[in-house]
Amino acid sequence: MPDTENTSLLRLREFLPYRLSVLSNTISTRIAALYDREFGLSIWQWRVMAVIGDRPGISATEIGQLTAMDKVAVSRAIAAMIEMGYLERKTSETDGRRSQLFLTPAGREVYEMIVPMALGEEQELSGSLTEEERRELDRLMAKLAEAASPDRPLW
Amino acid sequence: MPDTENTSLLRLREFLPYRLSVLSNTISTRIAALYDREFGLSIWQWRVMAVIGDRPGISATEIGQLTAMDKVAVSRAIAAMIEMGYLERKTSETDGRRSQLFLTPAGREVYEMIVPMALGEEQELSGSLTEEERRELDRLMAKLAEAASPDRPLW
DNA sequence: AACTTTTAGTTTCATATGTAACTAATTGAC
DNA sequence: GTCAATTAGTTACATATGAAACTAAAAGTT
Repeated sequence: MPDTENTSLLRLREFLPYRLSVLSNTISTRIAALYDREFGLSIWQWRVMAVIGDRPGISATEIGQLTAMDKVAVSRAIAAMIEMGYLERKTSETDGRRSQLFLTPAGREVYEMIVPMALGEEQELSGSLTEEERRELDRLMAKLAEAASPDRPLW
Repeated sequence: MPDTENTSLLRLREFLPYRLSVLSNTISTRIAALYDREFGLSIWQWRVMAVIGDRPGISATEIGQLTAMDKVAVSRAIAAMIEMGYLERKTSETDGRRSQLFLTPAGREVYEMIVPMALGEEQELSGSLTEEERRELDRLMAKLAEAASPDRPLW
């Protein structure tokens, strides 16, 4: 007769969604503290900045698609960074609903500083893995992402 | 001269903390919707229930340690589930500050129903991996967890 | 051209969450 | 034993987040 007794706590510890969530939160919290302390940016703001830095003129909706953020979160992140003087918004000439977003010089300055920090953080993290392990992890995560939402176009 | 131009969006896509976060959120959101729909439980409540189901008489603080939840979150989850009639609290006889938590019959009923659903969800997810991939993923995640917080005793 | 539908983005509101302050009980120092 | 320091847990407050309603522009229909 199998023991049903001990099934579940074992499971919670081994439960993949739980493990992923704890791991991800641990990492995010740590990074969030860093960005906040150094630049007064939230993770969401940083993500938005990262995308705009790479694709000047991108619209809010596109940012949402690229960053898996919902449009309200994108809108708020943009508003805050405009307020901070890091972003500039122009209305698209071909579509009056659409805005085009750009880093201001101040914004680009932050961007240039934050990118290497982010890479450093990541390095510290995945530095614990070999090149091959890192590749394997990427592959496994891609599989999970696929299984979790077969529909959503990931990137 | 290396191009600094395209460094960052590439990075955001490949950025491990970002990928982890998106993956974890995708999965959590999906599961949260399921538990909420079926039982009116949040993820936090379910986690607490899972631990109490396995370790009747456990205290709130211990739950926090086991589930990586902070004490306020634990406290709220407990309060809500007592309200729902799923939990019962007794004050420890040896330590008046400490509470001991138990599932009520109604709570155990839910617990018995939710465990297989959780396992099913997980199965659907990690069913996309081979046994070996699953083990490898566990191993890599443990390494990352270690790198992310060398200090925290994980379990 | 008028009018319904869709899309981009913002605002509002209700809820969730985290931090800090608090209460009550216990432990430790003397 | 008395009083400060610690610990378990809750409450209060301020902020973050998400869903839905809303505004404005565009696109599609007739």
